Amino acid sequence: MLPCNDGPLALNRQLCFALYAASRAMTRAYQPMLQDLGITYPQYLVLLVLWEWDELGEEVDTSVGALGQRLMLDSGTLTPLLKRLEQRGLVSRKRAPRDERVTLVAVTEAGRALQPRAQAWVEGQFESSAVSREEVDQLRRQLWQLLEKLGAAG
Amino acid sequence: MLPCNDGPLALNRQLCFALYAASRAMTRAYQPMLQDLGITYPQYLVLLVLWEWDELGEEVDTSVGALGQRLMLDSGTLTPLLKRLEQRGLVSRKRAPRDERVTLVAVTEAGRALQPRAQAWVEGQFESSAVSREEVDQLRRQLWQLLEKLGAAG
DNA sequence: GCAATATAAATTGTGCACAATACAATTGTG
DNA sequence: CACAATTGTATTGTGCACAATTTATATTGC
Repeated sequence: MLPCNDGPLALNRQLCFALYAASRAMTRAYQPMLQDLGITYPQYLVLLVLWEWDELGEEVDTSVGALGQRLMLDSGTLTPLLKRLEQRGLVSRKRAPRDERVTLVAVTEAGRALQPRAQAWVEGQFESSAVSREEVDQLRRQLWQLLEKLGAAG
Repeated sequence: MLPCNDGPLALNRQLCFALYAASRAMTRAYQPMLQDLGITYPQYLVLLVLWEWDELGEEVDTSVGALGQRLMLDSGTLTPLLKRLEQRGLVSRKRAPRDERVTLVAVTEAGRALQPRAQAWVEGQFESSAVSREEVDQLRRQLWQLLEKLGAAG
């Protein structure tokens, strides 16, 4: 047998490490699609939100702050990320006329055009994946429960 | 009701986002302890491995490569991290005499001294946490299953 | 009206992640 | 023994994360 630490600090029994490793492995799994679209993983998450907002018309708060709440990220992360997306022409940024402190964000036509490609890839993954839809749903629900207990969920 | 995208790209139904958010929330939950110890979260994970190796005597491969395999991290992440731990006196780095390409890593006495403090905090969290030990164990097992299916687990 | 306060982004600085590359030490082959 | 291929770290460059600070604008109290 392997001589293995089995105290409370054993790496293999840390939930925190399982989360950390699984999150990075999942990001790696998205690399083929992301490379094809020419974006990074956090940029993809931002686009997921902007694509949702894009379908909801005018009555949505599309500020950097609202984006940060949705993704649990702060402006120090989002501002430079959004500037890079803007430089690539995928996103537009403009000050809100009613409150000049607020920056409003939206997808451009070019950004909108990436959505079907992302959707096709994600659906293809489900078809070919070794993980069942039920497993995915259950795991996701458990993670949201954990997020609520950590006081991080919206 | 909220008008909400419920296509396959809805943010709330992405396992990848749940993982990403939960991983960052977990890291945040560790901040009080980490600040007390004066280290970062990835540095803590490195120390978990080195503490395990420290108890196993001489017959363990303590190279940067072995550390990277254990944590699924590469040398571009570990080398600067280990140099910072070395500067703080928590870790020692030396070339292997038998193969000068290999860097061997170990905790110092100061690094060893942090373990009981970390252990006390982790055990305290289990006592006071809203999450049951069974939930934690089940979630961790599911995450390792996912890691294996993503081809990332050792 | 106007100072005091509060708010929203942006900026700055540190430390990961990871791809790509460089480089030195080792190994395999003839 | 040459010497090409391989291996193990280190280096470089880009892009997050997040704490702390700054700046600009709004709001509130008096």
